[in-house]
Amino acid sequence: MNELTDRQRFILSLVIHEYIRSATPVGSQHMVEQYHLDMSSATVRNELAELTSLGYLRQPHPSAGRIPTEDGYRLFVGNLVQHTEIPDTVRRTISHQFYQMRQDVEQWTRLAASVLAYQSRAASLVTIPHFDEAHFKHLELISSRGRQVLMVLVTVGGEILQRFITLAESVTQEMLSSSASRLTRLLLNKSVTEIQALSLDLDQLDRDFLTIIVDEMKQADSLVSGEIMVDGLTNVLAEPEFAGSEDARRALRVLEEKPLLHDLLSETVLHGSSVGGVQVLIGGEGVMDALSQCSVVLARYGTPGMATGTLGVLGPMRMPYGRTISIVRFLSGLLSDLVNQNLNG
Amino acid sequence: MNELTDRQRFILSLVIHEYIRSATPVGSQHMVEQYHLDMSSATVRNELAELTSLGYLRQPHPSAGRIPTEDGYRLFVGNLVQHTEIPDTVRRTISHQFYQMRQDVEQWTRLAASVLAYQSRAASLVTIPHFDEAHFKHLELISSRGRQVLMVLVTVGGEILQRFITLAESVTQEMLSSSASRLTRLLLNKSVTEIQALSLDLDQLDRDFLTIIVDEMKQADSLVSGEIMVDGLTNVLAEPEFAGSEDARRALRVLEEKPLLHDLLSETVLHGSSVGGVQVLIGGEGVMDALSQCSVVLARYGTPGMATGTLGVLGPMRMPYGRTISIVRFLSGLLSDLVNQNLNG
DNA sequence: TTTAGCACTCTCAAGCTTGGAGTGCTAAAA
DNA sequence: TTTTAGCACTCCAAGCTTGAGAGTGCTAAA
Repeated sequence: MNELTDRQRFILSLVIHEYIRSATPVGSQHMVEQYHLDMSSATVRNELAELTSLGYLRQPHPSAGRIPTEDGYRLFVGNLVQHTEIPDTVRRTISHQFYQMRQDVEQWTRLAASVLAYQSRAASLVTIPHFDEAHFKHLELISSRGRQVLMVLVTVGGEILQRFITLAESVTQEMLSSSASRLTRLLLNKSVTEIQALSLDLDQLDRDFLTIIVDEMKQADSLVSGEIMVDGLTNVLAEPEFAGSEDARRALRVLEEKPLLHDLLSETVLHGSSVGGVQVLIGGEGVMDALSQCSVVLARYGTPGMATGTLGVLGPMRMPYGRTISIVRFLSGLLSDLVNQNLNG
Repeated sequence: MNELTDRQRFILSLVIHEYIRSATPVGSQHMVEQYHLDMSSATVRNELAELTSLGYLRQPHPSAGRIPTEDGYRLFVGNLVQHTEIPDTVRRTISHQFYQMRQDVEQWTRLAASVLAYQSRAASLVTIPHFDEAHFKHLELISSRGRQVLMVLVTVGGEILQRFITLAESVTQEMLSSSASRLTRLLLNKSVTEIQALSLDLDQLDRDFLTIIVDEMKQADSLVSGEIMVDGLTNVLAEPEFAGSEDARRALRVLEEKPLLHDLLSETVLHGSSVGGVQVLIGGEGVMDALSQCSVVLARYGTPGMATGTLGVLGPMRMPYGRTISIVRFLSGLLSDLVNQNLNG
């Protein structure tokens, strides 16, 4: 790809830019007029022919204009895409929404999904941030109804885990409270492995709770543990290339079905190319059939080693990458700040 | 509508049945063959003409077959639709899934949405059950990180409300615990109005918490308080009449946007016709434009006066009503049982 | 009241025509 | 050597025509 001349790069990025704008194949003459190029359409044609033979462009049919190939998009995203600055007013408006919201991690991820969907006019997804390794801080056991108990577990980072438990027999709130404070004292600041290494002398009830605590913390430690917020699904349907196509349905199913979504997140980490911390997966990269017409822009947020999460956008391959990447990066930074202030040190 | 002869009703229901099956306008001759009718196509034609003039059927164009009007569907759903029994094996499979799941209300609603979407092959929605009037039972205040506190409030029914609070200044876990147990003692078994009527002598911190408790309980008392689980959105896109139409997008947006969803729930209560506890809203009933091509089948679950919720299905007007109504009713019963066993008395 | 027969209407799909867009090639110009 | 003008060629998209098929309404007879 380094054999490309500057002019070829320039023309390639113009084609992609114009195609993203118009959603129709772009021809040589059209480009010269639209962008007031200092060369004739014949020259452009020669360059287009070259770019086509290099595999960056293709023609839907012999007498049509050019449209980018996946390789074309990839080169564009990797080298040619120019930054789109998000206006300060927009940045401030968005920040405002987050900071004036009550400090609840779930609410934040929900808001992030909503903002991301609106700003990118595509479907968005945001995972709840979580810790790589949870350290126990505090336990509460709250009697709910009959033999049901709500277990609330707070980690050192301030992450809240909770689960309902149904006991074999009914237990008073007093017993629960004393069990909770006993366990809290024993487990303070310990990770799952440390807890499992302990040999404790506990009664049956406490031991049952301990088992559940370990299970819950293990689950929290797994890579993608919590819920994934999804928003803006209908945005994807608005794109002309998806009007009434099977492709749109297949793509949206990926966002609806948890297992598929997990696949997506791990695939992206593996195959996506990275642009300043933002991963871009174009056309499923040959591994996810369902996304053959789509691109995914993802970023992680938070602090590695501490609480982290993933957020991103799924849209058509013909996507305004500059803008989308900027927005994803901005929101990733914003969420990082929020999470660091509130969960991490 | 009582002027209809039995034969007209019969033919109308056949037309609707066949149209739901085939998604194409149904003609007289086709019907005679398909259903081995004991009359000629000419006779059927006469009846079809009559039903058309009565407004139950219409022709997309002069020489096409008939398709049902909204009124036709309405009559069908009100009187003519025959029950579809859900096979015992299916019932058992579904029950199983619920009973072997850990007893968490949120998980149940999620599962219900998923099952409903799968069984009805349409989009589903399920609200989290909640109480008409919450009565205070227990409070925990858990220090999370810095000045952040997690408030967990349990109601008499066992419903869990929680919220993050950021205090003006940092407070120890001991102080939080003592404040929580003090407030728990004072507020036990009281509703919002009763709490507001109390005149208590509290210090600043306790008073702050009380304000938040009242706020949280008020919010829980509002009609549709919690989250609404939605599933199966892509099912709607599979329907032929929605292939690539704007209608599908508009309908799905209703499920994506909370305010619209709330409108939908209240509209249905007002305008829908009821079939044995199951409400059916056909074609938006002239009030919700976005749903002009859709029908909604809804039911409430739980026990009125205690914990209740709503669940239902959104699909094309051309929907297998018998089957859908049965499934909605079945799941409504199942969830009612679960909720009553676990939240109500 | 039902049925057979018939003329009529309309859609849908297929095939055709036409205009336009866009290309590749060639030969001349820079 | 690179760029440009000119031209022949290809192909699509839209519009039109046509014929088959489906379905109707009407009328008159059973």
